[in-house]
Amino acid sequence: MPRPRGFDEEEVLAAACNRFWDNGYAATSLDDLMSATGLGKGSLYGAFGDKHQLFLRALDDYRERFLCGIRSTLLEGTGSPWRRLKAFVMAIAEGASTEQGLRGCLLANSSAELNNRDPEVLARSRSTFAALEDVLAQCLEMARDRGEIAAEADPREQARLLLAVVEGIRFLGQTGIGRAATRQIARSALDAVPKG
Amino acid sequence: MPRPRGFDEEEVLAAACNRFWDNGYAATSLDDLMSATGLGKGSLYGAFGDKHQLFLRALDDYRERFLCGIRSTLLEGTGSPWRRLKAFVMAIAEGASTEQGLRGCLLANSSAELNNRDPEVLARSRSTFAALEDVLAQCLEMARDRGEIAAEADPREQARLLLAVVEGIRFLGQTGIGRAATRQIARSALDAVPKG
DNA sequence: GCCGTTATGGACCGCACGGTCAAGAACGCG
DNA sequence: CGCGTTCTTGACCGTGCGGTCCATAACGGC
Repeated sequence: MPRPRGFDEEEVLAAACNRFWDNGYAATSLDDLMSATGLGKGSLYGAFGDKHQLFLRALDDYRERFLCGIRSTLLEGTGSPWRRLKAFVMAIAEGASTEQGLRGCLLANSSAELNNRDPEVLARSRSTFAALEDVLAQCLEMARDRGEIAAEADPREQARLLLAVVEGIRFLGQTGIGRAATRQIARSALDAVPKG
Repeated sequence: MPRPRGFDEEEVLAAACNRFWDNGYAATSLDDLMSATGLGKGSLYGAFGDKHQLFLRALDDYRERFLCGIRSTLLEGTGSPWRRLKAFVMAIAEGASTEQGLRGCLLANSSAELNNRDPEVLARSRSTFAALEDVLAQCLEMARDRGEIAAEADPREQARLLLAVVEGIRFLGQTGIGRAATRQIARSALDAVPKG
């Protein structure tokens, strides 16, 4: 009966997400979004509402992909929990010091740009990093149960510290710090986790 | 002979700085800046050039105040180097988890918003955090010379790790993490520095 | 007190923004 | 094949943007 959509919603969100990621929220115009997604204004507004709603949808999309990737890496990946955690932190350090690292993280960038004035962005940011903290804590707990880290180590405390380090590395990578430095920070942070 | 300026350049820069800090670069309009500084367009443009140049001036101003405060705290403050460093890191943790903490750091916010497209902002960001790393390393070196931290500890490596932690705390504070968490992260990071 | 010089305020400009809307195209169904 | 429904396209709107400019005001020197 009705005419079906001529586009894939996920693809459009991914394109919009990339655009916001590269340019920031305020600096991304509707024309940018139109050319990035290939859709006309009418379609965009019909499907997503206004610019801000589209942004939040793109943010949610990003958040989901972000957390899914991390969960599968840290909780279901190959190797022992501690091994997975080490690989994760080192991979962050590698990624942060590449050209891609200059983009940073969409959620972090959005927080920095809009935090004070956009409670919806703030809430998404908070819940995402709280979730990341939880995943790190779970992984550390598994590592502790296996004796890979000290029995006295508090997984929650270590998770928070690693969360701060990881976000710090990402940020420093965004400012163009070198790969040697991000690697060393990651290594030092992992060394600082109490072992047996 | 000429008519003198009717305003204090530093005050104007501070006001503009605050405005950019609260709203971000793109979302701060010239009207915002005019009402914040009390100056008309003609005066602003006559004294600083266009919006972008004014922004860079405000950024430089911020950077200078930022680094001066940190240098005086870490290198010339009262108490031993390690004591000063502890107080500094804990103060970051306290500040990050207040209403003020939601504002974050102007340089960090600007980097996140403009990084990919504004090399001048990137350069300022990079040099500022490199300078902060240097100050931390100097302070740690003094602490090591006094035997407050382990002789084997590498001041540069520890400085980088602390830099990442500090920026991570600041970022997490910006996302609204609680004070208990920022305090614990700071404490854990300080505990992780190798002692005697 | 006059004059040269610069600062000032605000009118003004062109543009691009976010958003609306209506006319028509494309599809599934009967 | 034609109908109803929805999607799509693009012209259009008002607004606020960054930036320019000029008439005027305020000052210091003589």
